[in-house]
Amino acid sequence: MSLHLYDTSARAIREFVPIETGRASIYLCGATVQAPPHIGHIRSGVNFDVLRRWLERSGYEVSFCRNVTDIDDKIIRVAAEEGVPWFVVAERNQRAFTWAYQALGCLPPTVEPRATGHVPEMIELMKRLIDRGHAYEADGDVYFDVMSYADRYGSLSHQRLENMLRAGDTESDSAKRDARDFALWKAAKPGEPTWQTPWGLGRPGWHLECSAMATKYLGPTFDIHGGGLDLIFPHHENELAQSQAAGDGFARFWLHNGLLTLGGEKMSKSLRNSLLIPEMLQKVRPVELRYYLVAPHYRSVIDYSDDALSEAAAGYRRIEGFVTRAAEVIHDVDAHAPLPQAFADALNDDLGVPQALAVVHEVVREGNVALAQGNKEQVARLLAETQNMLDVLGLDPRSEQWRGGTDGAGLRGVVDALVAVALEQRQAARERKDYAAADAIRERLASAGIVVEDTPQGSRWELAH
RNA sequence: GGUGGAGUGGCCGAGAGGCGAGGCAACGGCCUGCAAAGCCGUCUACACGGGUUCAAAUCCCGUCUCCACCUCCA
Repeated sequence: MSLHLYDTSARAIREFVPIETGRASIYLCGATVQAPPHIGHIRSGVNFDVLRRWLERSGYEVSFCRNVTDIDDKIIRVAAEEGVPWFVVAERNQRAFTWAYQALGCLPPTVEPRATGHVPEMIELMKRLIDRGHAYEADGDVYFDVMSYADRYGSLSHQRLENMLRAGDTESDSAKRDARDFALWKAAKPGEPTWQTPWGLGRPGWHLECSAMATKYLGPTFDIHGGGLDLIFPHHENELAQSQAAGDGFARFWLHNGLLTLGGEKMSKSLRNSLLIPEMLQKVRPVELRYYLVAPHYRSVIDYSDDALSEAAAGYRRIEGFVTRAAEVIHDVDAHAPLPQAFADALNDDLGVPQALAVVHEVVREGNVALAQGNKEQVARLLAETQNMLDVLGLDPRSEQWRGGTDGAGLRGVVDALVAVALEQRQAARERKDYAAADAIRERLASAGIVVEDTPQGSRWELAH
């Protein structure tokens, strides 16, 4: 089975056929950097990271463009409230997003363009739209003329024009020809940042930047456009309208991830019910948070709960435990060993991560049996399969990302030597059946965060999580 | 009012006409000096009411509840 993906535009699962054989281009709506990221933002990043990794594992050369929208009404407002320039707010939050993506193991995008760096491209796009009669200037604003595109506007969100309300992107509709027209460009207001255009000073509206940047970095037509479900309308609808009205083919697949809710309510910056990444990482390790976000299907809702997060962490530790113990026996892992067919089939079916993880767990169980039987060949094969599957999901505990820093690696040798001394004493106690002494040593180590496990091959230790 | 999505065992979470997904927790067993980890087993569920069918969690009709979007949103 080849890769099939659910396309919002078609409302169906379609076979993924790239524009160019062996290459795939993805544009992901990243952050509007008006606040630090919550776990809903990062879920989106992590879901599309899995798509990207799966495409790469499937042999595609992937161009992955994830934008930063660094100018909008809220950024300007927050900056005004704090009495700092707009870019101070944008930079600060962009750094928070970058840190969070990195902390959760998202591969860096091929390119991460910022809106304010692409004003010339936006001007060019607006000129094309005006020339074609799909946009007009009014009092320094530039609007998209929805009625000039009435037959196709609404095709992504499957809404009819007559059911749409007025666009809320300006206080007054007076300058607009139609209340549903949306702003491509906003005329300068006192105290706001501005850029020069043929229509005077102003700043970008929301939507325009994504069309300008997507086509600049991926071409007029590209393979996949992604983002959260809540972006379908108006953001993606408007991107699609302005790009296609300008003559570009734009995205061939539209993918949307489900939202993350808290107590059944959508998590959003405006509702102030956001769970920020640093506080999540007080509860579980980053890789465990990633597992929690990756495990349900990307299109389903995740209703956050602390209990579900802990359960997910426990599930991940089971997998991790096998990989760790197996790696103590097997030193060379074939990174190109084939993946189980059921795993590949699951991911090819619209990224069926839940079924793919069921395969991982089955292989882990087999691996644990092989480990108990001391069947090294079998362990080697199953370890390779497990790590390769986990790599696709960005969850391989032995990857550079999750193995821990080099400082830790250096210290680990020292700790290992020290723990070995204690374990030798404990073993001596056990041999003379002085179990009180043996247990005292084990408890002493446990209180230092070191968990001791006895195996047929002798005692081993791990840091407690 | 319009457009979508959802309701599955104690919990999380897949599936989408027949063959018990998987995980977490719990309980029983094996292993262990005792643990831990692991393995084996137990727990046979699909919001409600009808219908179609040899067979329905899955299809059809109706109902209830919840969520998202309909120009701030990932």
